[in-house]
Amino acid sequence: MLDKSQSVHEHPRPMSELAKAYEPQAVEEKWYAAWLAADCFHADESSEKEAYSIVIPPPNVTGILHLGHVLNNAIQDILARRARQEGKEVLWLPGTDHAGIATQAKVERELREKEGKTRRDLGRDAFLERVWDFKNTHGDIIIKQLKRLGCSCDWSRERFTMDPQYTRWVSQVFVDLFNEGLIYRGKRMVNWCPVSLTALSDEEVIMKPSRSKLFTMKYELADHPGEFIEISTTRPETLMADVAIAVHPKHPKYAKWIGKMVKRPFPEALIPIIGDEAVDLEFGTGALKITPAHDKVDFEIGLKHGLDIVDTLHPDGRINCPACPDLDGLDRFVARRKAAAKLEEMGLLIGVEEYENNVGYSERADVPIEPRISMQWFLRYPKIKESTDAVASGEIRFRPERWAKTYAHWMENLQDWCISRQLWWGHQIPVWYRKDKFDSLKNAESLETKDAAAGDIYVGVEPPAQGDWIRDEDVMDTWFSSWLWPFATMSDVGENSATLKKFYPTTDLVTGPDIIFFWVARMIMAGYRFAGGLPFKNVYFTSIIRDLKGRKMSKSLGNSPDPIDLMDKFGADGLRFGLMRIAPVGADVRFDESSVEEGRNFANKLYNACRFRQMDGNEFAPLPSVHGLPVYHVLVMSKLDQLANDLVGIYAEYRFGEIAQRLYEFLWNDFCDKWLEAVKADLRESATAEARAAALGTFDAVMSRYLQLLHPYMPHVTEELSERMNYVSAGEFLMKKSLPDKPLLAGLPAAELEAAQKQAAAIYETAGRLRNLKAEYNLGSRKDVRFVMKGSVDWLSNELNVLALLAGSAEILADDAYEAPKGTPAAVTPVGEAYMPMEGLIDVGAERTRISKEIEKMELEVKKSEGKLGNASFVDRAPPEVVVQEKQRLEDWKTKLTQLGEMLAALK
RNA sequence: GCGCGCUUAGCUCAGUGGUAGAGCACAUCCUUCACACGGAUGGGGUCGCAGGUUCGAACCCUGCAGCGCGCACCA
Repeated sequence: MLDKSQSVHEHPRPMSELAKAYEPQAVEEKWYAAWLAADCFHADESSEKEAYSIVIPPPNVTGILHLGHVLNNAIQDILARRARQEGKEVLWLPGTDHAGIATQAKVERELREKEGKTRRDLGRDAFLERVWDFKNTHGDIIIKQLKRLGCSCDWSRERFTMDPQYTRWVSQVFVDLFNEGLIYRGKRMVNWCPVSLTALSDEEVIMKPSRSKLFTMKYELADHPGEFIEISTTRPETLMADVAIAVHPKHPKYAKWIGKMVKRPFPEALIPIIGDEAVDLEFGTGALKITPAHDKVDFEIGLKHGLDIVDTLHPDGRINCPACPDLDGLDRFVARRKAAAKLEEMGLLIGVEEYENNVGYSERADVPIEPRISMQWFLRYPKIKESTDAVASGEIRFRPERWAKTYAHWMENLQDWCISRQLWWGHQIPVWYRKDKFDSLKNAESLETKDAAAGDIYVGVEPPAQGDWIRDEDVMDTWFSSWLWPFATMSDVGENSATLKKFYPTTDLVTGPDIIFFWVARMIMAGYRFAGGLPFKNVYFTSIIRDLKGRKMSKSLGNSPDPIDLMDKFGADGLRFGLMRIAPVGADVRFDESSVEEGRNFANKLYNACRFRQMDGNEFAPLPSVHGLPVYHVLVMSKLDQLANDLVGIYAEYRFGEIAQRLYEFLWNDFCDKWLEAVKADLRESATAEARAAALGTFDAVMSRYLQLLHPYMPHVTEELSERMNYVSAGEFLMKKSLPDKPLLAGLPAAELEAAQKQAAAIYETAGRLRNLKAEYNLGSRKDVRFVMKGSVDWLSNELNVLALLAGSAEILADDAYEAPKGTPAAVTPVGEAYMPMEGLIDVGAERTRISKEIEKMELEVKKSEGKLGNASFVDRAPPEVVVQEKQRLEDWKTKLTQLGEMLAALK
């Protein structure tokens, strides 16, 4: 047995030593290490070059890479690498976010599961030590994953939102805003998470449609026994906190009772009926129980009417009502059923109906939040006008632009931001209370600038130097540190650092539209207030990645593929390219692993094209002149020039998917399918040295530039191939090379260019027609087919060999005197009439028999699928589109048989 | 209720007024000396529906329907 792979002598040229299929893993690791070793990602703040900068949206320090991160960071890497190629000094500043609630919850869970302890068992300091340990052990997982993806961040500038200098910034900003009167403390209705035991901002509450029950009950009038007022509620468990009943002043039945008292059943009390326009006449009974402590609207009504506030819930959501021992201490949802049952026993429950309403859930803990009055710190946003105008005027440009409307709408309806959190992990509020006044200050209705002036409280970055003080226990919302990210990462407080000077404001921000309010809007306001201007010039909002069913990726659904697995399977380049190619501008993307597979296949195609070139060695072949080259070479070079030129415009519009698509099409269609096939004759041993030099020179000229254009999308494989093909000198990196300033065909006269493009395109098209002809007669794979060209264009004779090669044909003759036998298959082509003489190609008789048999089989199939056969059951019937397809194929075969008949007649 | 977006081939999506496209999937052929992670050929779409503008509409306008998202309200 002769194994082909061992018989090297069979090959005219030595086979490349490269493996047949591209294996990305080792290559990617090698190049990432090489880039780091050569400090390729470092941004030089003293550079003369134009600055380009991006700050990374800092992932949660304990987070794990998901596909959203991949898309987001691939785009940033593409922008950064492209900017370097454009000769800019690039800073891509990385870092992580301490993610208050998420991180603390993780550590608390671990503590509970492993040691059965709560954070209070440990105490604040010991607990924080645990969180820091956790951060130090797990914090670099996501950083390593970003490196695996190929991200060209300046790791020497990596930041963490709880770095000492960053923390100083957060405190300083708090102090400044406090002194300005924009930060104050007050007792307000806030969103309370009964699981995380902290207040939340409005943005951290997610409204979910929920199936609830609407209870209708009745309260008896105090001085009209036997007369009742009916009200509807979804929350009977808050009945104990009712302090009034409100009706619309125009209520047909109840309006007359305004001012009278009703009996609250438990704990028994008399509460007034009040009139308020806020009550909807149409809803329920048109009467509303007022529970100021546990409902936002009720709280407002309570304020207006001077009602008491009765709080009957513990912070963890259990009932706090010793006057009702049977409910006291119960969970709010258990108490709900119990309270309803109690009402029923008392004969006060009139009805229960199924009801769908929206319930606010805690974003992190995923439980219904509880509106709760508590003492919190709030911020009145600064620089609202400047920030609104900046986006409206296009000074900060949003892409897609429609998000600007969402932003404007939010900016017009700003509510004060609740910035305090009852957590331990985070930036502690930099406020100290005088110890001797602590108890009164703790419960003071409000605290603001004047209280500091009075010396009762101290607000400062450093702790008070002397005296007895107690520090506020709360920490700040994580986003209160995130909003400083673009400048706090580049400088320390009050310091105009060289990095800040060079790279602020940043050029592009790449993030998801889901954090426009959380982050983007607030960064703009902070930028104007604390860094002297806008924080970035462009914001690119990425797609949200969904599964094929259109669902969001989530851990609980298990529909979120692990990007590391995908990179193991397909390579980081494959993942990046595959994802980029399907991610549309401004719409969600439905992710499917097959797109990553295509990315991997594309890398392989590229690799093999280079492998083919390497059969002729890997010494760089210079292109002596662009004049007088074969037309195919001119066409492929002009296509590359066109591509390079078009990409400039598409990059300017941030249409990343289109860039990937264009890169894909050039390599696969123009370069491999057409040019590389056309050029094979020039690389044979029989070819002239001149032809070979031109082909190799064209290959290297085109491929070296193409690799550069592709590099931002597939950094590893392009760097690898550039080295192997000697497109960069030893020790140089493709990633550091500037884009060429002139097109390949810069010196070629337009007339010569156009003529070559036309001729080459005509040959490719003709080759396609000839292949059609072959395939029609089932000769697609035959190499011994010959063609005759009649009435051909004058330049065709020089191109017949290439045409024959492309058509997979043994020989093509140009013969204007050719008389085709009747029935000879023919086609009209851009270069003349083409004939395919059939003599000797097929045994017409045998072929005819074969086709007849096929037709019989096909007819049977068609009948079966139409359900026309006697024994065909209903289930055998094919769907209509299949029937149509099969009928079409039947017709094709019949046509072929007729043609064969003609041919047979002609040959006799 | 207000606002935004989407609806094109079996699937995922391009397509800004002039002959309907790509990849995948499917069918047939080919393991030919870059690549089967490949090559060749082919089948498949009244462009969500109804009107309007236009010589001409997937594209512009109006209305409707379905799906999705955001905001507000929800006793």
